Amino acid sequence: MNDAVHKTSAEVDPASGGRIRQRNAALILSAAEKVFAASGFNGASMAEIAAAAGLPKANLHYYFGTKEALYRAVLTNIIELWLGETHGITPEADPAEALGAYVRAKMRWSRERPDASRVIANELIHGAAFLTPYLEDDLRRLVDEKSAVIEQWIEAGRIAKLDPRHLFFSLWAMTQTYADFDLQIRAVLGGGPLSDAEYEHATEQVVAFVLRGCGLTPRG
Amino acid sequence: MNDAVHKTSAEVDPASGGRIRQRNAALILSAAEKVFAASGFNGASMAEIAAAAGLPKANLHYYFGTKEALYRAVLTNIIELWLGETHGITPEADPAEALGAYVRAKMRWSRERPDASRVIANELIHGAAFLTPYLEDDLRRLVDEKSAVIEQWIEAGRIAKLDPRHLFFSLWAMTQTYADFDLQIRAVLGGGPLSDAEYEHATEQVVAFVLRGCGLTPRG
DNA sequence: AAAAAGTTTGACCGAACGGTCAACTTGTTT
DNA sequence: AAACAAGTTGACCGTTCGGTCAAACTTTTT
Repeated sequence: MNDAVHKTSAEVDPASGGRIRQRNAALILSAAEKVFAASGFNGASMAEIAAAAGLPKANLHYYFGTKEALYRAVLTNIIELWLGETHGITPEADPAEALGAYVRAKMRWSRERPDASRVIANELIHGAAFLTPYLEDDLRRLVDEKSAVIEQWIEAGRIAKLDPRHLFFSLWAMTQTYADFDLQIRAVLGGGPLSDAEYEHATEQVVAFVLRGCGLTPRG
Repeated sequence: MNDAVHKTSAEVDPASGGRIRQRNAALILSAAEKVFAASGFNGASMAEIAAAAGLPKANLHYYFGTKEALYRAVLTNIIELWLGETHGITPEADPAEALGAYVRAKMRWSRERPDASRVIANELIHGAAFLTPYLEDDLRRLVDEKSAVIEQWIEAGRIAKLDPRHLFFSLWAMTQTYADFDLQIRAVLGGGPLSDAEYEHATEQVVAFVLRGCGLTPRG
């Protein structure tokens, strides 16, 4: 009952509060992202997350209330990153440069935050109950905007004639596959985690493929 | 104890047995694929699968023993389809025709068996504990073979210079995204399930993008 | 330094789950 | 039609899980 005061403040703004609260909330969020990515929402247990965070289970409930609230907090943290990185796609920009930078940024994201990508992927495969508002509002608006830019490029003959929306689907798929289906890639390439050089090679392959697919050349 | 006779026969060869066994096993497998795709291994409950199959829960255990065994049976059923469709990629074939056919086949698979694709995707995102042998043996061997073919094409100047393995990663990602991340695509395109015409359009977009990306033209 | 607010923790609870079982019915064989 | 195998089913069991709580402890405020 009297605990409601704490819980409410945590739910409204998880980043607020004193040093201790902020530090522990971050600790829990980080552990939760890892465990949710590895096991999915249902497969992950609060006890497992607590162990990963090095805290007793009751502590997680103190900060986040319920498992679902913790999951939403993890997703909210990720979504901002997920929608970003399209700022280079403008009517004035050079198509090859802008698309190349976008692909590289996406590949970097898959490299540096694979767990974040996996959480999103998992959520999309299953109902995406919580993600739907973001998909239908923010993401759709973003794609509408950037598609208009690409259509201008097409009309100006600066890029091959294609459906911009399906181009985005392909770009997301090609880049995020290096995070989501990492295991498949490792198995085919024959072994452990990709080295920096291997990942750089992968990035350049995707960039080159995309630019050619858009009727562009890396140089010029 | 005496039930072990039934279970053993079911585990060794789920497709064997009398009419009733075959019919019910197929019913359960179909329901299980749907539920596993929608909820993942951990999220799916035997009771839910039983309800979807229209059978009492104990019945599933009679045919498949454990939840894990049922899951393995579902995966085994899918893997054969998943590895197929590369037969058109041969040294003598026309690259544009062969790759176009492969992409179209993959797109068709995403359209007709989205649940199967989602089960695989889910398994890959999480540890793929059960899939790993197939990845490291069958899939790797298949990719090695087909990569050699594509390298021949490259040396003969019939296709752009690229790393065949990463080409396959991109092809799988681009096509399976229409099954796995269907929700994202629907949200961006603004609404319900894709019509046949819309899906055909998507297929042609992907085919054109891939062929251009490989330095090929749809005609000639 | 006392009071208040914030934080920690082990023990506990009800619900849901995978799995078992024995009694029963249906199908098959001879 | 008798005997046996195959299939069905509701009730039940132990475990695990998300969540609660009260009591203790620590930090901040005054």
